[in-house]
Amino acid sequence: MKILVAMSGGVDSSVVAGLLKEAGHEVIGATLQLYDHGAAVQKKGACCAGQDIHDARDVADRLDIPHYVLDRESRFRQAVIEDFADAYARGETPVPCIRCNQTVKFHDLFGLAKDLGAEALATGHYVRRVDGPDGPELRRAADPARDQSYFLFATTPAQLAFSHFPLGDYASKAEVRAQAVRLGLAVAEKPDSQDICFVPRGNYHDVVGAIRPEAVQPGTIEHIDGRVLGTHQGIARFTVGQGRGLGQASRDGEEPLYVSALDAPRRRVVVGPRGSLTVPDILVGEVNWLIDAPKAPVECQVKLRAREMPQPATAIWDASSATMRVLLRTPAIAAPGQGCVLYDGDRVLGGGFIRSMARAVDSSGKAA
RNA sequence: UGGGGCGUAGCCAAGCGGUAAGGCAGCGGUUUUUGGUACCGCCAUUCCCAGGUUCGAAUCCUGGCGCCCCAA
Repeated sequence: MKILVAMSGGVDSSVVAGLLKEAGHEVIGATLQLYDHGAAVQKKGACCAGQDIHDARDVADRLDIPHYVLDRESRFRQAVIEDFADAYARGETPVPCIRCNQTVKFHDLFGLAKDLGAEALATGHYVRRVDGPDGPELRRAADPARDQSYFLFATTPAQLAFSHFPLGDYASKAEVRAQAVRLGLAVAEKPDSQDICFVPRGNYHDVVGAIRPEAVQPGTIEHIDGRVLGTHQGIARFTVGQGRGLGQASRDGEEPLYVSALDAPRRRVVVGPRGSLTVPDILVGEVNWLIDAPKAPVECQVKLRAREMPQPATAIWDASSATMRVLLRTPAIAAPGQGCVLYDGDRVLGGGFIRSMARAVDSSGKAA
């Protein structure tokens, strides 16, 4: 089979290319150049720029497969980086990795795969595709610690049907690294990628500020009862549920305070006690279904953030507004902008992005 | 300028003659392809200042300085 492999220059996708080549497939490698190939070269654990592109090319040479590098800096900047800044400016907390998968990695590489006449696209993501009675299913990885299904909920059914995820069945990253060693790949010991790939040294505020200055302008920190408790250096530094970074406003007497809401127009950070933050239901937009769009409420488990156990919930899809309401069995903290992914056991049913709900901001009587 | 109380880290604060608790903030790290949460670590050679007593002083004494309260 002729397969296009998305090669980031890291261990995982390199192993994927190696395994498929070894299995006798006609493998073609492709690497996206996504951002600042000058400044980012030095950053450890990045991907898709500078050294990583060279690493990908070295692996391709080692495996003796064709390798393409696509310049997608402009598109990545528009679809991922600017979206990232825009979200913060709206008072949301974006998930750039989902946007990148959604808009650049899958979308653009699919186009290339089709152009090259490939029959499939393979990536190094830790998820499984299982072909069930109703077609391809997206499932959690065998290794729960590395499962990346949360970041792939926006994969369309058509994309899923065209995709292969050879690493989804591996029990651990160690086994993948062992394969890299066995295949003689120089990237076997390369550190895992982490943090936001396009942000140098973790200062994402600077990236946001360069695009949306208002998101890093000072504002007030107010208690949900209306008291002004302090000031902050930009709403982009905060996420609903956050407790750090509030300085002296981090507690009210003995009671710790957390961010309850971000009021972008007024640049207010609204805080309240932990118990006041949880909500019984959430509104979710930009929904992608990996099952037939349900006409009746769906009993499922949901993840409101990447690193948490799925929680029991009921999802109610409203086709007319293209949104769904998710009723949580146990109230939880939901940060607007984050993904809400629906599971049935290991299977991903679909998901969307958490929308802001009328809540603490309005109870103060000031934002109405 | 009568009486009373208090000055310990950015903030709150223990300590009461034996060699500076704790909490918060802050900083660093772990976890992790986002943010946040959680967890771990670091954070006063010095106690408002100057003398004195003592083997030994944040602790006792004297004098300053600075706050607060009561009296009105």
